[in-house]
Amino acid sequence: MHDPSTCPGCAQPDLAFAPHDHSRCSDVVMALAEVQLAQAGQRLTPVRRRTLQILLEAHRAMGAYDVLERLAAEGFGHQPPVAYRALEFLEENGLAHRIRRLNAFTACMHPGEIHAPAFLICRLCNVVAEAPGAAIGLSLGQAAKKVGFTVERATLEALGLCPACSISQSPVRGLA
Amino acid sequence: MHDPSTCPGCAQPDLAFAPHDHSRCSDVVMALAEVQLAQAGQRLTPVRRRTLQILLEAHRAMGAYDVLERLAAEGFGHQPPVAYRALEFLEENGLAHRIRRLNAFTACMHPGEIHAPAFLICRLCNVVAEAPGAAIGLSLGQAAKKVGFTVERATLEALGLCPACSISQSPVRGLA
DNA sequence: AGATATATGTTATAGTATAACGCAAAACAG
DNA sequence: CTGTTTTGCGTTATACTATAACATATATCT
Repeated sequence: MHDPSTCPGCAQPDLAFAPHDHSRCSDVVMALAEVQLAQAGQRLTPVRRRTLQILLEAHRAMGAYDVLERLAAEGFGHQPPVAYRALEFLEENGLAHRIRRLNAFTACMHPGEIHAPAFLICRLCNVVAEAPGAAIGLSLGQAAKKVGFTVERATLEALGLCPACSISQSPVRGLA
Repeated sequence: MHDPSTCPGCAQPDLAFAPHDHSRCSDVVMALAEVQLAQAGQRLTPVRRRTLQILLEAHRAMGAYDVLERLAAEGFGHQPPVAYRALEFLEENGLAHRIRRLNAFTACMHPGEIHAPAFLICRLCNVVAEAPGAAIGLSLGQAAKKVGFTVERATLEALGLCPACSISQSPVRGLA
């Protein structure tokens, strides 16, 4: 399971923008992912595994072509579908999210939990935090219900300033 | 031409998917737009005006290239920036919205009101309804505030089934 | 009228995404 | 364990979306 005490940035939304030991939370998420996929009868192949690691290491949203570049450099395929397929697989299995505003992908920091997260995107430093979207999803569902619409999936993305950048007014790279 | 019995609503959120006289609500919105731009000291030039009309007539989300095709056919420029500039202008002035999930644009049905609307996108018939997003924006803002994040703009998009399609389970073309 | 700012149109190019095919490896049935 | 089926990978090729940069024209403001 996910251990909040060892991964401040992952476990607690409150710390999403704070510096923390990231390699540890990567490991934790990877382990979770393996268990979860095994249970779902899905295969975590080398490309898929490496793609997830790349996203986790970056700890920020990455474009498909950025991911592809890294994969290619490591001996995997060199063509776009290689990256897109892996990313889509991860997304479908709740291990990654697509950030539409950025045409980018990011590792899910809370795999296993059923969640429709809201993303907080800093327009200066580009860091993306995953905020609990349950309450938001609820009010969206209610608004939809009133007009007879059935929500299946939701995209919730906020653009603005993260704590660090809102103080300095210039990009602060809180995570490397 | 417009068929009231097949055109989901635009005036009232409650009627978003209900039949109504659409040519009329187009006119209303156009009129509102003119007043509003005049007040803001912005110019509603021919391309911009026509672009807005095109979106209003379509009454659905349109890709920039679809809009461009129509503009070009009417003697305006034939290159992408022509459409993108007009669409961006409309968006910046609250007269159109960008639907990121569809890489498309749609006319705003409530210009003048300050609003961060949520969009309900039917995955079968592709109709897009603009639901009141105030409550949703509020809960998003609160969630963000907890982590020190300042929301400037939000993208709220739900994919699912509109009333008509959820009954028939096959695309219902409410618009032609 | 002249200076300045705003808009339009163009060419060219960058960036994002998917369709379709062949091959290889894994999973499965007998 | 062998043939069959399914799944995944890698490729080529192409489609779709978006923007930079520049030239020309039209408003706007002294």
